[in-house]
Amino acid sequence: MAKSIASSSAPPPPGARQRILLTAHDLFYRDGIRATGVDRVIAESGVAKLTFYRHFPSKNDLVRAFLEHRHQRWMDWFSTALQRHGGTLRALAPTLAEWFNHPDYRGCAFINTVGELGGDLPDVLEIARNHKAAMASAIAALLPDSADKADLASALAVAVDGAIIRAQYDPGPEASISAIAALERIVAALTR
Amino acid sequence: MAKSIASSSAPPPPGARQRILLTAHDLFYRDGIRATGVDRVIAESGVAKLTFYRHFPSKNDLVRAFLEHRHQRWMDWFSTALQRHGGTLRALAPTLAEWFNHPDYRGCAFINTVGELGGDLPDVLEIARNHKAAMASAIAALLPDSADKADLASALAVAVDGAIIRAQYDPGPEASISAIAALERIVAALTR
DNA sequence: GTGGATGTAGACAGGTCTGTCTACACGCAA
DNA sequence: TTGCGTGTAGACAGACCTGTCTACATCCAC
Repeated sequence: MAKSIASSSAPPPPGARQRILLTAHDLFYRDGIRATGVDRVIAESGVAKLTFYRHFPSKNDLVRAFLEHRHQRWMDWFSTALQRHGGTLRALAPTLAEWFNHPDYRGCAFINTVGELGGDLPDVLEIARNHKAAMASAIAALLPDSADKADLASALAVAVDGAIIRAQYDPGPEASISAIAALERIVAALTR
Repeated sequence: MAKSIASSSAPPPPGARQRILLTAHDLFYRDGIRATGVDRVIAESGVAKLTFYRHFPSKNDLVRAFLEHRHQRWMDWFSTALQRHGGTLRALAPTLAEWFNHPDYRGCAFINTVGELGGDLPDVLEIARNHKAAMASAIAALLPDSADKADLASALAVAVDGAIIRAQYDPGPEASISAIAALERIVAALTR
């Protein structure tokens, strides 16, 4: 009907909120959530304190928004990277190697957050469960149809989580080699 | 020589230090390290503040002692539990199931600590690496001799870490079932 | 009995944390 | 032009954090 007027409710503002969220993402992922104060997020996103608290009434709200944002960002990357590497199960290891070798790699944000806040913020357990279910679905999409496709994808997802952890505590430019080698061995054995 | 005099140096005191360490272990493992203030450790171990700081000049010293204590405690349990379940590779899954189903299960202290402090306290990366190397050795001890025993144990260790994570974010009295099922599937495939 | 190691009780300093509040500015739509 | 949504700048409160310090009590070896 009307030309450009988006009418009454909810015209998503592109400004401050996004800046806060992106800053929080980088800081939370790099330094951890408890180690990152909201003051720091406020300062680095160049926003006023009141503006921050208008968008995120409490730090926990920001944490939830961070995890949601991270979920979309990571799943988008994961899906396209798997396709880029061929879209079959053989794509799994090179895709993860790409991630592990990224200089900012600090493990899985969801695993880290469960470890840090799992006891205090019960929401994160459910958010992490949903994230890992989506990851398992993306892995299942690489598999040919079979009766136990879901179980196989579940076992592969466990192996992937193990590789993520290994690449985190055994880091370095090419130390992810052992994580990838272990993962490839498991993949090969599971699909023989 | 003398009857009961333990002579000059280092008679290990059984008192305050141990009480602090055990209290810290429980709190750090349950609530996380950053969430646990030294004041809390001091209060719950029933010790004076000065006594605490005489044994652990800084919180980081306590963290390192906690990890060392945890390492010995866990490795002792792991080794004996593996033996108790038969001492072969078939013992791996039931041993871990025992752990996952413990009501106080909160994942691997080393993985959690790396996620929480890995960036700030570089020591924990090395400590975690050593711990995981010891875990892999204990797994290797279950395997028959072969040329690639170490690599196989490494792959199994990655699968175990994955199962630890899965049992952590997908908890519950018997929800560790999926973690154990995935692990058993991987073990079976790797040793076929 | 003298001195040192070990212990208790608790005040204190200086920093950081989350969250609230006041005061002001700009753009846009009714 | 009036009012609302959105923004900035920054003071402030109250809690909690790590770490230091004073003052005193025991035990035990020499």
